[in-house]
Amino acid sequence: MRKGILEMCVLAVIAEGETYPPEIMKKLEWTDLIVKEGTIYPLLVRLKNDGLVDYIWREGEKGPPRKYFTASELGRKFLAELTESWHQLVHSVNKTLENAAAPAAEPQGKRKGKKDPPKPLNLEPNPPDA
Amino acid sequence: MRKGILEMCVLAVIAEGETYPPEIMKKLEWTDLIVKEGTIYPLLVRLKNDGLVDYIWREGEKGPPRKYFTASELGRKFLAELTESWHQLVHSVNKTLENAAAPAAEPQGKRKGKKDPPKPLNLEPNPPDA
DNA sequence: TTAAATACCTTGCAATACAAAGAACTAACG
DNA sequence: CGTTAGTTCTTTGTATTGCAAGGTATTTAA
Repeated sequence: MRKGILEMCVLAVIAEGETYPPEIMKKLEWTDLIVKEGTIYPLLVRLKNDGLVDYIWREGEKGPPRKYFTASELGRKFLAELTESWHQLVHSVNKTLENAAAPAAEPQGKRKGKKDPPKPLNLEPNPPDA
Repeated sequence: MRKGILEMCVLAVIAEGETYPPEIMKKLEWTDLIVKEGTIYPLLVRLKNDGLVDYIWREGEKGPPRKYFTASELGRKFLAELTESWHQLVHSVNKTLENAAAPAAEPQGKRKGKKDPPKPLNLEPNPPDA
């Protein structure tokens, strides 16, 4: 249901410009998103395998060489889809929370009319299998 | 990171007023949230075990008896915490997405100053271990 | 009796996030 | 050189989550 959120954030950071993992983690922290190594490295492998990102080795100022990631065309396209789904999810969840905040009134517009809803969320986490 | 979202939604629906599982699922669908039986029943067991909800058996108009759920005091308190975390998450993710949308400008306010951020998200999914 | 509808429950699997531990490379120091 | 520290990348094992699939049980209707 809420899958792909972290994927989306990492992809978004990479789409900003070439980065390597520790920098990605720092940038996410800047927006109060804590991600651990054990999470991000496997995730990057997945993104690479799915063709959403590419990387090249570069020497850093200090320490061992770094894997610098960039977003592929497909990656940007997928990021757009994830973002769309994210906004839908936020909307849906907020609607649910609003109803709960006002438990007195029987929710309206519900009544299970025959007109189907805008589009139920059923987030497929995986890329368009390119 | 994004844990507890569905938990929060289900708790929110129950907090609206006494309901039973199939009705919970319908209400979530009304806000375009699709939840399956195999998801919701185990989740309700967890909520019950954690003391966040209670239930009583009631006869329905048709079919077998139903488990009608209500939110406990603790459940409401926990729902408030989850909601708070949810809003923080939305804020953080949206900030990340905004940066990615404008990749040209070097993000500001970052620079890893010594002043620590507002409060990093590290969502503990489980109830306050009551 | 049988079938259909409703409600609840369980098992097994895939994906996610993480802790923990480790491997490898570089620079600095004695 | 050998050791230590700092940085980067990787792997293993585990807990949690969401789901499909397949039950079980109750009531009503044919």
